[in-house]
Amino acid sequence: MVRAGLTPDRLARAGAELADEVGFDQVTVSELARRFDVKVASLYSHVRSSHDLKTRIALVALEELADRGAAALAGRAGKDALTALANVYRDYAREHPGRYAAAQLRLDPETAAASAGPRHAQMTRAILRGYDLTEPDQTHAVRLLGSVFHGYVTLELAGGFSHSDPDSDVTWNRIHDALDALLRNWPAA
Amino acid sequence: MVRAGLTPDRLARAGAELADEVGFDQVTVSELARRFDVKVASLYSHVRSSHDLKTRIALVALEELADRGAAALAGRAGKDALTALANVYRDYAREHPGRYAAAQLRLDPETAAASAGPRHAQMTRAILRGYDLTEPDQTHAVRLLGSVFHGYVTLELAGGFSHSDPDSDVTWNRIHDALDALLRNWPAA
DNA sequence: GGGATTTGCCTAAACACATTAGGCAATTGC
DNA sequence: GCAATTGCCTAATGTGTTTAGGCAAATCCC
Repeated sequence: MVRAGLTPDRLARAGAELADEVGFDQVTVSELARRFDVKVASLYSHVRSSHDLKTRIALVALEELADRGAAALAGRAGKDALTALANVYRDYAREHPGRYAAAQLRLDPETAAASAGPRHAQMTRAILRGYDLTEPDQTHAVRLLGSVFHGYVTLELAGGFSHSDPDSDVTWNRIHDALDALLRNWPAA
Repeated sequence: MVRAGLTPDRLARAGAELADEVGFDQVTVSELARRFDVKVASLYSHVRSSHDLKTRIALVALEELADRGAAALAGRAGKDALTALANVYRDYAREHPGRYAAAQLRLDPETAAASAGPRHAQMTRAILRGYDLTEPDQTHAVRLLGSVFHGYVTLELAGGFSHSDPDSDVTWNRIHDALDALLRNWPAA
């Protein structure tokens, strides 16, 4: 009997593929087993449960996203950095909708702390170095940017902006303009 | 044999309750049947499928949200209206997390068009009457506000802002200030 | 190189949810 | 009150999750 060479990591990556193809919540231990041409029970030596599998997929997605973000931010500042990071999220979500959905999975606190999640917050904070904000406004701005990026990408992916003028690409660029203007003229408390 | 008096509408409302209690994706035809003390198969005379049930729950949530929004906007304008509508989404999501999640369900185009979804876009647009924006900037702003509201509420509900200073309530208010300032000084293209 | 140990995938089985077909009793229409 | 309809039921099938226990392949070790 030839062994399939399963590992938690390979399963997570194959699961990420599967998520992009069929949607994150259609990801199933059974379907993954089929893809590896292996019986379902075999996967349970490598992942603890269906939920464990999904968590691992989420961690893969969070890390890929953070890596892309870091690469995009390198050598950029100000509005340039803002646009670059925003596009990382949007492009990733369009290329990998299943993975992007996975990245939204609610992780338990310890797992979240050990994930690439905190890197995301750091990257957003890094953008703000190009603007003149001090605490607590910096944190408010981090949360605002996170909300806009995530909210826009989610709504767009859900089809909210399709088939209606103006084109979503135009809005996206104008939102960058708007956020840049806002950060340069952040209102006093 | 006493009849339970099932109707699609009662099932949708009970499903919404269930969603708030156990989470939208734990909503199951079987659990609903249990709650009505009825056999599972019986529900299939009233809803076509599990997905049909979830769609109905989503429609209930969208409508409740739109009703609350309309009530909140009545008699308000400008920043007052902005804050009021924003709080409707946030409060609803906190009171009814399962319903709020349901409202994000991707509906097929015809169902979406017949839902309360379009009312939401209209309400956001109504807010902008208090500001001096013309098309296409008005649409850009509608999309931005939708993204911020949805994004913030989602991230907050996922626990993103908890246990870290400053308090999420403070950020929320400062974001209203920021959006108001932005809309009053919308950058030219 | 070959025996002992570990590891990896398997069979088998229990349980939950979704869904359909067909039946009988309660309700409704007249 | 009888016929037609409606509402819930039993029964059965298919799919997914998960655990227990088994056998063979890989690895370790002398």
